[in-house]
Amino acid sequence: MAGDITHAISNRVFELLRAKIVTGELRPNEPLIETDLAQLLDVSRTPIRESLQRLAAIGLIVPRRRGWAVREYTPAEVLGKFEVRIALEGFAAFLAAQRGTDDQLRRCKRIHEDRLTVEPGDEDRRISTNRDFHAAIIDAAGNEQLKEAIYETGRFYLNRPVVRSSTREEMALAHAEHAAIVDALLARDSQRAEREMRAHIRRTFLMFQRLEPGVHLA
Amino acid sequence: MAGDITHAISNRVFELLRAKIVTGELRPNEPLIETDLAQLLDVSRTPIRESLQRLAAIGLIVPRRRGWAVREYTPAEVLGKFEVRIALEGFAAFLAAQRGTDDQLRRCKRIHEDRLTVEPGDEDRRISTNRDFHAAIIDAAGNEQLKEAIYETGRFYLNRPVVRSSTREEMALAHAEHAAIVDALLARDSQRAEREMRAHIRRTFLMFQRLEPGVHLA
DNA sequence: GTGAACAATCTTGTATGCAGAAATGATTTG
DNA sequence: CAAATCATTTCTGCATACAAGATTGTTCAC
Repeated sequence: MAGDITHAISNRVFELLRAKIVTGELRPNEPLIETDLAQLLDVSRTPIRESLQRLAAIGLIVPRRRGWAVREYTPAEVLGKFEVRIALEGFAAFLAAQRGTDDQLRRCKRIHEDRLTVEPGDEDRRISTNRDFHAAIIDAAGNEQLKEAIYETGRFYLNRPVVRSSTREEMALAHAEHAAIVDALLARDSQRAEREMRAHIRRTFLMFQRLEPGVHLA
Repeated sequence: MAGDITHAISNRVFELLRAKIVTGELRPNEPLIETDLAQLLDVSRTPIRESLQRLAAIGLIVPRRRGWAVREYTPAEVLGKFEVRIALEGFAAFLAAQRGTDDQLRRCKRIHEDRLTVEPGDEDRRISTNRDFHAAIIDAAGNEQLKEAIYETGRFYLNRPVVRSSTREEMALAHAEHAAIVDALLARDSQRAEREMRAHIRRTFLMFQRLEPGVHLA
């Protein structure tokens, strides 16, 4: 969905509705009444309906017998989404180790080292450098479709859980895992890079999800 | 996008347009004129516009400065899409070996063995048993989100290339690869199952794609 | 008081109207 | 004859209209 040039109102509506869903302002199973939404956002039903189509396409709403409702995700389904991300981003690490340029991999390392200097309290930089690190690896994978697919999984969960501030221990753990990934990348060990990336994502997920018993990540 | 209950016309329009794109009837870069499409399918612009949103969401059309155009995929981009599928379906094999039930894995084996009896000329059964085999593994992975994601990649390319009839040698090769996957699954060797599945998909892709030099699958 | 039949009200699905931006093409000027 | 300017046409983006089906509420029979 890159390069949206037109659809000014429609895009704004889409993002607003998406935000209201992932933040929980529109609750799961809540029926979405077009006229209400139109009034709420002060537009006509047309851009509302177009946005609903897009929200359905990314799985945030589901069709009801009549109209749409916010999709309820069970913990198992959230886990499922995360496993998709594990598959995709792990493979990105695999590809990056295999065919990323030396420059690209050195850039991953540089971002990682830069991140080591972030103060524990500086949440903004902690988050942004983490995003940059993952983005650098995905870039190094050199597959735009894969990048889009990963980005798409992000649209689902990114804003969903509260972004908790992280402890010093948690940061040290993340640093160690990032270091392991960087090491594997520079060694061009694609399998190890994939393994480390999977473990890293799995752990960060487990950090802030309380799973039902019996549901486990691979 | 399961369980579409309403949107009767809209859904029909979506499928018709999708078919016209993947079959090439609507050519890449061809501008999509809403009024023309509406006239062609004998509906108003409204369901056309809603379908265009959905087509954009699955990557078949892209926004232009004005309106939409059929997205042109370069060979490298098609390759990119396939790599996404490799990542997802490989991971499905991984999960299947790890947590599929014995019943589910035996079913994979049974479908595989059943497929061995297919006559070389029987294209319908060759295709359907292959689909069943892959579906059985994806089912055994026990992740509905992953299944949906794999299915989604299919919406893009399935109808695209001509489904070539396959030689006796090609079938023997596919059988051998399927056997290797089944073997790894029953041995509960998840890493090997993933590796074999990746190799299998990679090879089937290479079979009917002529790649530009310099572009290689991982 | 409970349940069925029916009426009134919502809400959607589709069609159409309208203003403005973009593309097209004609006309003028150097 | 080429390029630029301006008028015309086309097409989109958003708003609104309308009918059919779904939902809700009410009345009436038992």
